Amino acid sequence: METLRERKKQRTRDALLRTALELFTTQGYEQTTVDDIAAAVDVSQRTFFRYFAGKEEAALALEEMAVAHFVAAVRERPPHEAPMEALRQAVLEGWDTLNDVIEAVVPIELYLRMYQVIESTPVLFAAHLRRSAEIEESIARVLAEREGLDVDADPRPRVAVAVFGGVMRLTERQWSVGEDFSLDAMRTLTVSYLEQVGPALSESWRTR
Amino acid sequence: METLRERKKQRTRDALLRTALELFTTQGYEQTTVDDIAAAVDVSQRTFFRYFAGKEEAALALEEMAVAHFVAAVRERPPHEAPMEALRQAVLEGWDTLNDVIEAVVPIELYLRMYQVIESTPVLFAAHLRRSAEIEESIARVLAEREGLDVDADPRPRVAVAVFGGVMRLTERQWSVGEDFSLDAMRTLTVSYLEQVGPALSESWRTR
DNA sequence: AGGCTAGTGACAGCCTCTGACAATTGACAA
DNA sequence: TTGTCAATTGTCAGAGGCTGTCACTAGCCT
Repeated sequence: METLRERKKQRTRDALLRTALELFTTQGYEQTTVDDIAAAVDVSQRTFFRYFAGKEEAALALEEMAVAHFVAAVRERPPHEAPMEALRQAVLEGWDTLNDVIEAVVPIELYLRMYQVIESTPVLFAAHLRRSAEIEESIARVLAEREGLDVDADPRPRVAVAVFGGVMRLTERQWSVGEDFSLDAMRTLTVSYLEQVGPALSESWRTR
Repeated sequence: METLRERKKQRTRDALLRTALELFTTQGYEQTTVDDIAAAVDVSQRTFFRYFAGKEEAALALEEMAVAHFVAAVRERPPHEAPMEALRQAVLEGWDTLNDVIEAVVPIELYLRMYQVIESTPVLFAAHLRRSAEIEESIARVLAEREGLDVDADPRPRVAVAVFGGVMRLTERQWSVGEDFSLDAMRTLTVSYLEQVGPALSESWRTR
């Protein structure tokens, strides 16, 4: 943020992002054109594409921050924790501290609303899932490293992350269709779904 | 397939689909325009969009058939099987019988090659994942019904499917980056990843 | 045989995204 | 302060996906 040039650039990007999110969450993603965004910020359409690879990238920018936050949390888990426990703790801690991370850029409320938009907009939801798949691969590597394993030789890191990721995506989805759109509700849901993994995998459900 | 009109329609659709898949698997998805496909079949671009909602739909048409095949297999599992076992058996049986289902439309080889294209083309992969998420929801309902549960009251059906689905997507991905692109390899991978779920969830991996 | 309708082609147009070039503006040294 | 260089932006042009409209043709039905 040294020079004037850099500050101006940052301001343009911020305006673009904030305006985009505002429009997405009010009139919907599909209903908002890039021209709308550019016009609202009073820059050319071309400029928008110089800051964001596409409409999609702007829509997922906050999610990207959250993801980075979680991955960092996983990396910082103490090595003695069992793999699944490390993932669990990282996510729970992530929810607790996400507020500050997001508020540094936009109101947390905008993030939560955007989350809904993502879950309910097919093309965004698809992109979100693809991104999740990428993240899972990198987390599997982190896990493997923690345990001193080779991801390509031992399937357990990837399997563990696949299972965990599956449950996390379920959690996100159920949160988005629920009524309580708070980070706290997200946290609570996370805990309850994770503790259902054991029971769900048990032989028969009838003998609960 | 009664009238001439219906037969002609079917032929146009077949030609469109087959040509599209052929082009996608040879020059790549992004490199193939709808105009290319339409031109190769000698119909107008507009006609392509009358048969497929978009380029994407054509690319995922076979996958859609396979999915329907699997879902049907799950529904036909004997009620006494434990949930996870029913899913496992359905998928394995699915792989065994998929050949005939696909061959009825296009050479199985085209399906396998298209699968690779999907996994390696971001936008297609994303769409594929989104579709998988939809399927998971419907399978969770099947499972709940089998067990006489309410999907919204008992989390276990959705959790079980989320876990299973996570592992299946991992399986697909690893298959697509491997060397053996046969249905048999897919089957083998499925078995080996599924049996890693237990070990991956265990407390510590070091005391294997 | 003639009316009816599904299917198609031909346009026109919107929107996302990219390349190219020129104009503007900030950075920095003389 | 001024001139030069480089970064940023606007403008234009155009490709490609996708949709609406309308007229026309070919199969269908009585």
